[in-house]
Amino acid sequence: MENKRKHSRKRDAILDCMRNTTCHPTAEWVYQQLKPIYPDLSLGTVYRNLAMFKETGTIQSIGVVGGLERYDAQVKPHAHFICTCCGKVEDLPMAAPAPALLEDAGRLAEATVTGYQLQFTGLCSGCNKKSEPKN
Amino acid sequence: MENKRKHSRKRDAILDCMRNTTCHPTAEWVYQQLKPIYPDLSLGTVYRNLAMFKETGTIQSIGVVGGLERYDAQVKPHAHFICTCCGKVEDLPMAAPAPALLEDAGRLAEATVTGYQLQFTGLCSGCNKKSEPKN
DNA sequence: ATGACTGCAAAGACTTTGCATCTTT
DNA sequence: AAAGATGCAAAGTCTTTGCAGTCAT
Repeated sequence: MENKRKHSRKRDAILDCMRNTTCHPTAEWVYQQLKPIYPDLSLGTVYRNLAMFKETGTIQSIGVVGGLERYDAQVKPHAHFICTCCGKVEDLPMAAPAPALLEDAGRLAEATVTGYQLQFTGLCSGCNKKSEPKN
Repeated sequence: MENKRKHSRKRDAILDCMRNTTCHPTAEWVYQQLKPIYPDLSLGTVYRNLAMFKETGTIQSIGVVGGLERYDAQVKPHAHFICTCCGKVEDLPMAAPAPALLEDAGRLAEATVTGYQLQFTGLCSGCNKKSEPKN
């Protein structure tokens, strides 16, 4: 008693869209991608489905960048780099903090730690180029 | 030519307020704390000053939790624990990622990495108690 | 006096929701 | 047919901003 109904053409398209990009999209971005294909798609539907996928752990949110929530279909642990200039988000295939770290954190916080996020911030190569030349 | 004027009673009070708490406040929280003391304080002023302190590096933002931006007057590197249930944020005096990690991240992202954030999520002790008993 | 800071309220920006309608099973 | 998903637009939240008045030097 748990698989009521989980598919609809649009819902599937939204998940596909998420899984076929590495840009850590916003709801609006997903909407813009699919709008040409599903002209009657509604932004509300995108929000609703992303929220639902997040809820079920199918995707994750990597936080709010510049006022926009960014989602990621890659839910295995990995770090992110976020450009503070243009907002670009990239995956960093770095070693994950050892499980021991989670335990340490849990002990320190006297809490049950279930996840973590490691993100680096700075200027991406593109923004670097734009800002460095003293033209 | 840079120190126009940087003090006002309210601005100082906002910074003091930030420095005298460990709760990683929201703008609203700071506002509520100071309102009794400065009855004519405006929420806009709190937002404006927090934004300015963040800009100058006097405080930092630790991200948006449950829709509210959380600030931290502690700007030295440290990790955070965030309760996904009640939104509580705690400092974790954990070893910071070695500087080498920043370099690795920079190399991986082909970027200039200037900072990082490490945060753990889970249930705090309070929320744990509430949810575990099967009453 | 003068430039900076603030209060107030309106405006913005992103996200959520209610309800009637359309889909999927 | 029944349960669920969607479109649309209105409502909600949090945050930012314009402007006239106030404050600190």
